[in-house]
Amino acid sequence: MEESLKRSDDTKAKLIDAAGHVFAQRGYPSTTVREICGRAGTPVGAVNYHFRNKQGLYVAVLEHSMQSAFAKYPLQYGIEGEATPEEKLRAFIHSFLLRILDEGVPAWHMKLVNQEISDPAGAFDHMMEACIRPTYEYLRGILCEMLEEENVEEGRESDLVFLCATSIAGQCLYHFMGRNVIAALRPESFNPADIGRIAEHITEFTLRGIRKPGEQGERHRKEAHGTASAR
Amino acid sequence: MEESLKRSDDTKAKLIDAAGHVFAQRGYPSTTVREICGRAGTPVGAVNYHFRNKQGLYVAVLEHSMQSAFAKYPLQYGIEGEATPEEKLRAFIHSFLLRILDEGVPAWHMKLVNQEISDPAGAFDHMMEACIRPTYEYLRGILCEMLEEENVEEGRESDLVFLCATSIAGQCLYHFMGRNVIAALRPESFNPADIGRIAEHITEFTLRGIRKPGEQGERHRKEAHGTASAR
DNA sequence: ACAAAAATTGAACAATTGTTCAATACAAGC
DNA sequence: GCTTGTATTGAACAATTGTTCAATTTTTGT
Repeated sequence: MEESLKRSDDTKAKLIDAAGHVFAQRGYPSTTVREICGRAGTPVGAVNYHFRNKQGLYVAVLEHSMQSAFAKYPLQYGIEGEATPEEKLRAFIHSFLLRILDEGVPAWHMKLVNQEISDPAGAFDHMMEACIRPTYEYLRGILCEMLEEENVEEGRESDLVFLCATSIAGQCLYHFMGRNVIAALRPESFNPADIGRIAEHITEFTLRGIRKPGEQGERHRKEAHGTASAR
Repeated sequence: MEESLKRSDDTKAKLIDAAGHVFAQRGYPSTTVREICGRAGTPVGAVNYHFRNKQGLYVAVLEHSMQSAFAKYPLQYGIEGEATPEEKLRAFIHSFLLRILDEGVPAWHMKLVNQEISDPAGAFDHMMEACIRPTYEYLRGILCEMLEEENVEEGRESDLVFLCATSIAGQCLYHFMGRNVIAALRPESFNPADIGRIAEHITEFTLRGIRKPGEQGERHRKEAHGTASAR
């Protein structure tokens, strides 16, 4: 019983691993179950036997990807005990980039998630609840704290908080989504080893970019540049 | 002669329009030439006759998309005569968002370009040279001016300029690439009518985020991080 | 008006797809 | 060791794909 179960799970694992590579490389529609099975060394029927069909395997792969990426880089990665909102934001951005750019964690884990974001193939809703919404809620908490908004508990954050969250997510994700463009514009930089530098830039850029509603009016129009930001 | 040419071009235009809709909706691999031809009211052989094959039609569609989008919103959209770098940046961000989010210009135009960015299907290099690199060069010019870098003419901008450019592009593009996520997190906002507000946020966020190298030291930490700038 | 040439069409084709299910291998009970 | 029940396999299948090319229509030259 233990033997058979182990064998079955082993085949499943091999399929998920092989499928992850192929799905991430070719995208869902261009991936054939034959290529997956060839790579995994299983018969073609195995996919339909273990996962009902191609779609079922895809959902299982995505589930595994999310769990795996968040197991290695949890939301609070780099935070221990108390921390200021600024420190939390710095850690959030760094771990976010690691999650999507680190080649150490099987490279396809977050590749698939991002693929599903820009071009859903059947697992979008599940991914939303299991992975994206919790991440957003965590970031929202940090931003509400920084902007001194009180409605952290309720889901009624201001437009400003939401727009800042998209600014942060956009800056990070572009280093993944636009990786082909970045590589074409600047072939020499950046390799995965530069994640720290990228995180540093985005953090500084963002910390300056965020501004509390009443803090300071428009300053970029006609007046002089010299205005140093208070606080 | 005029008649035949006109007829041929008319069929080509119908095919490009139909193909644009379908390619943008389903992606390249999932699109069938039969669906395109059905939509365009042409026989199945027409694609191979007029464009050699499916791939040829795809390239033609992308070419048409880029020309069309930049014809409606040119790089200098919103700028007349002299303008400060800040005003240029504001206009750049606004027109960039319009180009990718405006539903007025056939919605699939930039959808395809972004699809090709995150998942190339054979026209990446051409798109890079015809559309993305010029856009980047224009933005680079603005940023070099703001950051008072002198090497505007040469292609040797600093890492800071490049990272700021990716921060801007990322913030803008996420409103397109992550549109499904944004719609799921906040079903009530934002509709295309809000492009102005989004542009305003990104501009202000970015103007604060950009900082001249010597302008002001790190202010959010006790110390600067180890590697400031290698290479 | 007629013939020659070029443009256009769509039925047929070979290749590939996801899925099935009878045949096989394997384990458990006695 | 044999029988029964379950797990696994892979050849066969129907559906769909992009592409072809002989047949047909349309245009051109005289």
